[in-house]
Order: sequence, then C-alpha cells, then structure tokens
Amino acid sequence: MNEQTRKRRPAFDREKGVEIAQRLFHERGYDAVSVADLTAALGIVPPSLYAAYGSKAELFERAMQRYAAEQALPLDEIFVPEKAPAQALTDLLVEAARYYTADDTSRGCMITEGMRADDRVARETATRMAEPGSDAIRNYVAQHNPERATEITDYILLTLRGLSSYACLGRSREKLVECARIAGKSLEQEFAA
Amino acid sequence: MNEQTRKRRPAFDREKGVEIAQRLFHERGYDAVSVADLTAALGIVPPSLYAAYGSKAELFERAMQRYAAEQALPLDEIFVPEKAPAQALTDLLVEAARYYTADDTSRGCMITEGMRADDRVARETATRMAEPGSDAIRNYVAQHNPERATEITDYILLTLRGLSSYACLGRSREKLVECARIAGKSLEQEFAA
DNA sequence: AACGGCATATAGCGGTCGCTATATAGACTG
DNA sequence: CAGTCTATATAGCGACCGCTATATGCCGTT
Repeated sequence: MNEQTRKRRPAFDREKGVEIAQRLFHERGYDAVSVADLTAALGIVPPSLYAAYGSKAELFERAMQRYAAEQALPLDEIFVPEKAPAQALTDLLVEAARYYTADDTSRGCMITEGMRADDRVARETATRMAEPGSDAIRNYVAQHNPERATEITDYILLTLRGLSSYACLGRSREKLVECARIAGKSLEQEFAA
Repeated sequence: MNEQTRKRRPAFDREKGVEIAQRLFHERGYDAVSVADLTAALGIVPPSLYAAYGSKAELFERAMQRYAAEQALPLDEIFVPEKAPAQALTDLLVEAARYYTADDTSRGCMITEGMRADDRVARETATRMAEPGSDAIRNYVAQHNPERATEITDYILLTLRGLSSYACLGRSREKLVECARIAGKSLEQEFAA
C-alpha cells in the first residue's frame, strides 16, 4: 500500500533523545518506562535506540548523568566557609525541598528514587551516581564536627530521602520547605554541643 | 506418561497463603512479585490463586490488611498522656526505626513503600491503608500543639518515609535509631515554644 | 453407592517486555 | 557516477506478564 512510509527519516538528535529519556525516567521511574515508551517519545524505532545507546539501561545511565550535571544541588554555593555549619546544612535541606518540587511532573530526586528501582542494573547505576554527593556532604560535616560526622551525615541523607519521597507523593513545595526547616533545627543542637 | 501428577492435592491454607504473600510483597514490593512467584511460593497453580483471592491486587490488599493488623506501630502505647509530646513523638520515630529493621529481608514499612508502587490499584490500596495511622498522629499532635499540628505532622510523616526508605537500602538498625533520635530533637523545640 | 459441587489440574489466552536479524534508504568518498 | 557504510525501517524473536477456559479428581450429602 503506502510504500512511502519506508522512506528513511534523517538521523535523530542523540542528545535530545537523552533529554527526553531523562524527563520520562524522572517522571515515572526506570521500571515504569518501557522501550516502547521511549521510542514513541523519541519518534524512532527500537533498532535506532539500540544503535544509539546500546540498551535501555545505558540510556538510563546517560539520562542520569545529564540529570546529575544539570539538576544537582549547588553544594559549592551552599557550603561556603562564612556560613555556620548548621545553617549551611539547613539551607541544603531547604534547597533540596525546592529542587524536588521545581517541576510538577518530575518530582523528587531522580538519583534517590532510582536507587529503589526493581531492576538491579538501574539500581546500581543510581547508587553509584549518588556517591559523590554523599561524599561531599560527609566531608563538609566532618570538617566541622568530626566526632558526629557519620551520624549527622546519615541524618541529612535520610531526611533528603524523606523529602524526595514526600515530593513524589505530590506534597506542596511549602510543605516540603517547612519540613526541611524543622529538620534543620536538630542540626543547630548537634553543632552547638 | 506420569499420569499420577494430575492427582489433586488437598485444599491449601488460605490464611497461610496470605501470610506468605505478605512476606513476598514486603520483601520485593508489589510490582516485583509476579503471580508466578506467588503460586510457586504457595505451592499452587494460578487458577487456585484466583479462585481463592480474586486477583493479584486483591491478594495484595489482604496481605496489607494482615500487615497493618500485625506490624502496625503501637500508637496507643506510645501516645500515653503522662509522656511529654516531644518525647512521645521521638519514641514513635525510634520505634519505627526498630520496626523497619526487625527483619533483615522484609525491611521498611510495607504500607509506606506500597504507596510508591507503579501499579495504580496497589498504590491506592496502600494510600488508603496509610490514612488511619496518619490521622492518629495528626490527632495526637493537634491535642498538644493545634497551631503547628499540620507542619509537625508532615515533619513526622516525612521522617517516617525517610526511615523506611533508608531501611530499604539496608542501613543498620543502629543508624536508623540514631537518625530518629536526631530528628526528635527538632520536636523538643517545636513543643517548647 | 450415586451424585453434585467445587477446588484442583492442564494448557494456553492476548498482551507486553527488552531486544535483534535482516533489508533498505540516504550520505559520504573515490 | 559507482561503491561503501551507516542509520534507518520492517518484522518478529523468546520470555514473561496477569489471567482464564476447560477438564478432572475429591469431598460431602443423600
């Protein structure tokens, strides 16, 4: 019948494809996005996706790298020396609350949520991507309170997970920011002692 | 060939099936447990599962009800009148930390984690199951600090989600309990003011 | 003992999953 | 222009998904 559909279209934009995949994976999570969803969103067919990215998991990794490069919390700006540690870490939580609610459809932290994927490879990718951020927080805390560094860092990371999870439930930005502020009050006591 | 395999086995224990399903769903989450996993664990074939429970989603609901009945935090014991509110709520967080790490293979809160399932029906079931607990906490907080009840309750619920999420990552009971204690320090300030 | 009802069994439905073998169209090189 | 190479297209692989039509063995009733 309509043989013109076989007409080959021009090569698609790889980087644009990663951007679209990033949005999809962030909105729904690795497991809930199928290769069919991805190819439909990218306007291509499966062999093109595999030729360009290798696999769904590798495309996820590229999407995560793009996310980490563009959406990471600005730790450098938050951890400035002239700021009191408790204030800086509270700012970190509040800023996270804002980041996690910046987009109504892509809520929470893509890396944090990726660590809970059902797919083992995706989970390990996300866990690996999370390490630099965790290390940066741990290092900062250790500079100001080496004795309680582990405990305080765990508290921060746990609260960040709470913020991301709460954001994914659709809770408002105001709610999250208020929770971040309350969580920050514990830090004042930790650094005052 | 071996026609004796057709021999029908005695009826299986429905309640025992719910117990096994509860463990599986808690360990891996709704989406990651297939009907084949369930029937294999129960030692039955799919038609028996559907005859007994209706569907995977309905078996999940029964498993959740069993979990809520057996594993719910003892709010009655924690919210005793003679305890200071900040202390009671800190106890709640610490007790949650212990509950969420009671079993090495079934970590976190089954209801909390169920609220993030990919399947819409399972998610709504979990969300519905979570309401009584949230309401009980909100009522307790409102009795002691009506002006800040919403904010404090959100902070508690968010921290509980953080604890559950951290537990699912395999973090130790000691880590979780310490985080719960740190989180509790914010509450002292909230109720002192 | 005969029988009806039901929970089991076998077998397989239509659908989706991630992924790929093969063919062909277009771009680049000589 | 002819030839080569790559990225597209069609079509479909085997595996698994939740679920079920149908047949049969067992039990309780009479």
